Formats: sequence, structure tokens, C-alpha cells
Amino acid sequence: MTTTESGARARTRREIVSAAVVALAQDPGASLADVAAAAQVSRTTVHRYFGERSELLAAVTVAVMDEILAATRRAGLDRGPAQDALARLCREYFELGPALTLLFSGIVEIREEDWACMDEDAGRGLSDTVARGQADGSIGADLTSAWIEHLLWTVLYAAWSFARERDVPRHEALDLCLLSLRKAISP
Amino acid sequence: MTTTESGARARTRREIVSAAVVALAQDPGASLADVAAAAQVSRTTVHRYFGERSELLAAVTVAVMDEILAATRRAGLDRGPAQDALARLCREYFELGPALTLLFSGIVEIREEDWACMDEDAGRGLSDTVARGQADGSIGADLTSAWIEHLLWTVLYAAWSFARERDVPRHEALDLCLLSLRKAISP
DNA sequence: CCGCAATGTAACACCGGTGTCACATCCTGT
DNA sequence: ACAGGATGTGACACCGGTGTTACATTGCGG
Repeated sequence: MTTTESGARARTRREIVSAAVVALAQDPGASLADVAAAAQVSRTTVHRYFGERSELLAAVTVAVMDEILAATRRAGLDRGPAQDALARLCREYFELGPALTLLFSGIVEIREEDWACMDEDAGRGLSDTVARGQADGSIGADLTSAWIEHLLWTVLYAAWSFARERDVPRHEALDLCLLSLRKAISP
Repeated sequence: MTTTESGARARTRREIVSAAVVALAQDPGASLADVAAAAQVSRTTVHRYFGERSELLAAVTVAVMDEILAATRRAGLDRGPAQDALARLCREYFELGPALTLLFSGIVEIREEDWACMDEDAGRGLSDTVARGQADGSIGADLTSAWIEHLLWTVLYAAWSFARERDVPRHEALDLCLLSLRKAISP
């Protein structure tokens, strides 16, 4: 019955959202027409699914949050030494690509409460891992944990943009990132 | 004779440009009306001085470049150990504030050739200092110099935004930045 | 194969930013 | 006090993005 309809609608919807992620990452001022073109869809269709621009943005935000949540889960932060866990997290986040750009450029804003909610759900988040590392001495206590979290995100984005702008191979940029980060947060 | 006229015009012009720097740093999509308001000037006046938006943007770019150039000169990169020189550079750049945001957010684009030209003029730039440090062993050779430069800018901006978003005292954010950076690029 | 859902096309009004003007006002140096 | 430059005010046309609608077309499922 509605299986088909739901299937078709859901597919188009996903198509539009993921096109929006890419388009907005490339150009923060991308118009709905741009997004529609990227999704190989009429502008009218975009409006049919999302009505207002802000609705699309909201959907994009949710999509990005889902990606982050999944990546965080894959990283398995509670396994092994804290430094290794953070390195795994970086590798996962690095693969997020455009979503990472969106998050970092502030197009997508994630509220404090949502972060907390995600941490809850992801089997403990970034902040706990940092705290764990500082507790067992594998991560330096000379830096605030808040700063370390901020630093991780920033250096991660640095690596991503480094690979994108200069055309350095991605794995190379990632290695530089991991090395720098490990040195920066070591005791 | 034209001393007065020239003086008045130059003052207003500077006022508008510096207001534009602040306004654009706060909101990348700031309208000319916003800039005019920030400069306490009529929108018409802005047009009188710059005609098109792009002209204003160009003027802003020049202003930012000048600020960077001056900051770089003040840092005196050829004095003392490379690590200290880079720390001094960070301190100077950190004080750039909104200009730093503009530069980092890509609103202001500086072409490769202009960077080179500035380095020439600033008594040797960032890249030479990194190279010097790597040559004398005070900076690790495990990281590419290109990456270290990229990292420095990024971590600097991280500290700036860290102080701005969370309301951490600026000097505190700067200290965290300098410490992280020193550790990251040490041998 | 029929029918409905999904999509496309075209046109429209609306809004905000832009760029330009004419005219009024203010301020400053002489 | 006067002349001229600098600025403000209000108005205008223009453009691009937005949101809506009516109607045509396609295509998939029953």
C-alpha cells in the first residue's frame, strides 16, 4: 500500500537533503535553486518537501547530527587507551567530509542539549574520553578538557581543508592531523 | 588647501572600512546598510566612497592585508629561537581580532602572489621561520612545513573563536593556543 | 491498462539588497 | 558671513531569491 509511496518520497527526500549538504558545504549562500539542481530535481519539488528554507536547513541539521552520531558509535570510544579512542574518532569524523564543513562553518548549529543527548546515546562522547585520558595520565592535564575538544574539532577541520585546498592526499592530511593532535595533547 | 578635504575624506573612508571589517566578521552576509549603520554613516555615503560592494570588499581586503603586514613586522620573526618567534607571531595575529575572523572565514581572499609579496616586505615570513626551526632542530621534522603553517593559522583561529563563543578570557585562550602549538610542533 | 501519486513547467507576487538620483542640510575654512 | 565640499534624506528602478499556484506530464502500482 503506502510502502511504495513512502519509499519514493523517502528516497527523494534523502536525495534533496544530501544534495543540500554538498551544495551548502561548497557555497554557504547556495540558493534553493542550486540545491534543487544538485539534487536533479525541480525547485518546486524542494518546496513541496520542505516548504520553507528553514525547514530544509533543519532537515540538514538532523541529517548531519545522524551522521555524527553514527560515526561516534563506530569509533567505540570506550575501547582501549583514550589517545587511541580519540584517534579512531578523528578517523571517523574525517570521513564525514562535507558534513564536517557544514558543522564547522556554522551553517549547521547544534544546540548544547542535543550534543548532550547524542553523547548519552553514543555510548559516551568526546568529553568523557578526554576526561578518562586525563584521569589515567595518558592525556596532559596542562590543557582544559573544553579546549582539547575544541582543538580536536578545529585541527580535524584543518586537515580536511588542507586536503581540499592544496590537493594533498586525504590519508596524508589525516596522518599529519593525528600526529599533531597526539603531540599537542600528550602529557 | 586640500588638507582638510583630504583629511575628512580619508577619515570617513577609514571609518567605513573598519566598520565593514567588524560587521562582516560578525555576519558574513551583512548588507551595505548594516555596514553603513556600523560606521554611523548613511548608506548613500558608502556608495559615494565605494560605488559597488565589490570595491568595498577590495578595500577591506587591502586593510586586512595591511594589518597582517604590520603585525608580522612587529613580531620580528628573525629574532631569537624559531619557536619563540612563532609564539610572538601568534600573539600579534591574535590581536588582529575581527580581521582574523574575516581572513579565516574566507570573506577576504589573499592570493598566493600577495602572500609572497608580503613575506618579501615583512623581513621574511612565516614559512622561512618554520624552515629555520626545522633546520636547527627546534621544530620537529615529522610535520610538513606547509602543514605547520596551516596548523598555526587554524589553531590561532580556534583560540580566537574559543574566547569569543565560550566566554573565556582572551589571554587564557591565547595561552592554551600557544602551549598546544608548541607541543604539536616540537621535535 | 487504469489511476493516482510524484514530478516538472510556467507564471506570479513579494521581499530585501543594490545602485542611482535629486535635493536638502550641515559644517568648515576663509 | 559666505562658498563649497561633505553628508543625509527620500525616492526610484532593478535584480535575484523566495514562496505559491495552476496545469501538464510522467511513471509506478494494483
